[in-house]
Amino acid sequence: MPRIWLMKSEPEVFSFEDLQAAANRTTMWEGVRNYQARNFMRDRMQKGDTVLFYHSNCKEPGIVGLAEISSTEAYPDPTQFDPESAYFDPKSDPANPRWLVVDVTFAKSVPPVALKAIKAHPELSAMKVAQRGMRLSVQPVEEEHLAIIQRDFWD
DNA sequence: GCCAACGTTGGC
DNA sequence: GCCAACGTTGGC
Repeated sequence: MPRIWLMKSEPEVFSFEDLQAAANRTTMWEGVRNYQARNFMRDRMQKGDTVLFYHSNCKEPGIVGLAEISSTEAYPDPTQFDPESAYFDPKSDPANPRWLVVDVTFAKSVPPVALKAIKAHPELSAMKVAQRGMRLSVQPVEEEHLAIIQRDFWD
């Protein structure tokens, strides 16, 4: 059963437009350094899962596009071993890598759904992303919530 | 740029 | 194992 995920990215670092312009319209989702987010990628994500691509820490935060998981499973994040990378983690053991990535592929451009619209929507305000203090960068999305977004924003 | 909320670290 | 200090996230 395919799942739905919301994945945050700062557009100044990597935007949905960057994904669309990437080779094979695909990127390694590097830089996740949170155990809960990693565990979702490691334990729950499957190839073909839907991704709501979310822009954070920007002028108009919100869902800006659709993507999908395109790797069959999570695999070690190479940036954790690269001293030049901002994501370098000297405590990660190459024999037992601490951090993982999945591949994410562009699926479809959609009208943006602003965070403020999610918060204002009576049927969407329960979404994790709308909860205060919620900073998990990879989070599951309920099927009903995607259905409501499609019905009210994308049809 | 501010700062609340949260996760991690490390002394004890 | 507790918890204060610290660093980061991310909306505003």
